[in-house]
Amino acid sequence: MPGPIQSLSRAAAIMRLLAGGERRLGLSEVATALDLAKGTAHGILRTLQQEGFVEQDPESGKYQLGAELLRLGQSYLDVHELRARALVWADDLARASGETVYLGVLHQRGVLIVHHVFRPDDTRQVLEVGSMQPLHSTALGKVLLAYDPVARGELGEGPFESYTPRTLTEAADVDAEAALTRERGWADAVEETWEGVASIGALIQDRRRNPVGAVCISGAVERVCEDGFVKPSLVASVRSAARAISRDLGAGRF
Amino acid sequence: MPGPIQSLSRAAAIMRLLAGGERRLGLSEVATALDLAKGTAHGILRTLQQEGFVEQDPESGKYQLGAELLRLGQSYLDVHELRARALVWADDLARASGETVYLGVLHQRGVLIVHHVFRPDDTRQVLEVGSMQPLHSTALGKVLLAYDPVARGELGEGPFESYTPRTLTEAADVDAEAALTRERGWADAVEETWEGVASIGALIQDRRRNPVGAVCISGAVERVCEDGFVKPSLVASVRSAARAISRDLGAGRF
DNA sequence: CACTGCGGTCGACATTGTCGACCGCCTGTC
DNA sequence: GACAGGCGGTCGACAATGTCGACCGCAGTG
Repeated sequence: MPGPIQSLSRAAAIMRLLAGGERRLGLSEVATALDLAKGTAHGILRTLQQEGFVEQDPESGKYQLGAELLRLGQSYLDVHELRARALVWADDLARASGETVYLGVLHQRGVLIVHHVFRPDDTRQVLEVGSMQPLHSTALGKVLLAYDPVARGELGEGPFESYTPRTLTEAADVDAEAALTRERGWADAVEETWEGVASIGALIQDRRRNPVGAVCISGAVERVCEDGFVKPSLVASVRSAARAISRDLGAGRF
Repeated sequence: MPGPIQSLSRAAAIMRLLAGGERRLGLSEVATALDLAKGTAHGILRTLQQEGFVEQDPESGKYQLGAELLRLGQSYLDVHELRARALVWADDLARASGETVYLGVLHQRGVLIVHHVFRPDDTRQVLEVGSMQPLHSTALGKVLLAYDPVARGELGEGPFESYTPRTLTEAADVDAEAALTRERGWADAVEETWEGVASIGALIQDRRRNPVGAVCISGAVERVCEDGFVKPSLVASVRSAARAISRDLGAGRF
């Protein structure tokens, strides 16, 4: 198997670097961070700029991600079959549960949100499509870990990052949680990534029964939980939506 | 000035091809469409796949855009200064006008929507962030054409595409409309791109008075227009929002 | 069974991408 | 004001790579 094309891999690394914390970087910073010669980094940045994937601030000379990524990202969503088939079911789930609904797929070492239905109320909400969630501490992530061996491989060994006092950080605990998820067919995450937030997620499969994603509801602990546990009626709603989406993707009757 | 890096330009062309009409293409289709050798196309696709920019359906062998584009597209939005500063003003404009609000920037030969506030009602709406609008027939596009010479250059010579009977298709008419926009400081588009839809847009400038984008409201003709013209109160609201956003970007008092 | 076209691999080699050396400009320091 | 340092950027030699024609196995069709 031949290796990757070096300049493409380097370009991808530059774009990922620009997507990271600092977000605007100079030529020399990019070259140093990726251990490239300045002429090399410049050649790649110049071409990425010509193609719209990178922009350069004319005043500071700093580089940042470009608009073509947004456009192609939207095109990715347009053609995403799972998302297309889930749209209506996700709306229904938001209405039935009164909570925010997320649709996520495994991407690199986390869960990529590909669809987001706002909670049907008047509160201000921020669209999460395109953002990543951790695998070990979210309902979506736990579902993918339970059913997708690739996800488990991506997670690696612990200890994992602790976001709240309730986050599971040991691999053994995360694996036990995955076994529980498989046993009962759904996952929950109560204040494990964000304080005050609880979620319930379930698996989506394609017509070959391969895991292709997960759907979840997410909301305030006070609404999602009762007597210390997530509400069974919400669990039922999430699982029902997951089954409906799976059927639309061609998975047979369960 | 040296040319672009060939393999990067080719990779960009492949991704744009996959973003086009058909959206899922086989190796040979990609090679033929871009006049590349199959080995060349395969090498590029293999690397794009490894980096997450392209995915291959294991059953059909077809290639499509990958999830990393969505993630980087979202990162582009996160760092987009114009959008960050416009968020609150856009929300205010949606509330004040009762209509959908779009924020757009010039990108290649059109307007890229970088922010979208839903009309504050219960109707089902589709998020347009990441989509492109034409330059010659939308309020956002007309504003950019009026103030941004780069936009005018990207538009080229007519005749332009006619979307409705009211679309301006001759370059002279579009230029006259741009002059009118400069004269009165705002643009409108009444059923020029979509039947039954009217929009009002105004320019956003940065601290050096460079045009950096435009904001508009968009809604049903029956609500946006009165006696055959767009409502003056809505024009005032859009212009006010545009000035506020420009000030936040450092443009001085007008 | 033969044919066609698919995705994919391989290796020779021509072309390109790489990178060290150098440039002008800007900023900070003395 | 002079100087040093570091910036973005260019240039051209050349080593390394990306290109592509030839070929492969497989699946679908007649």
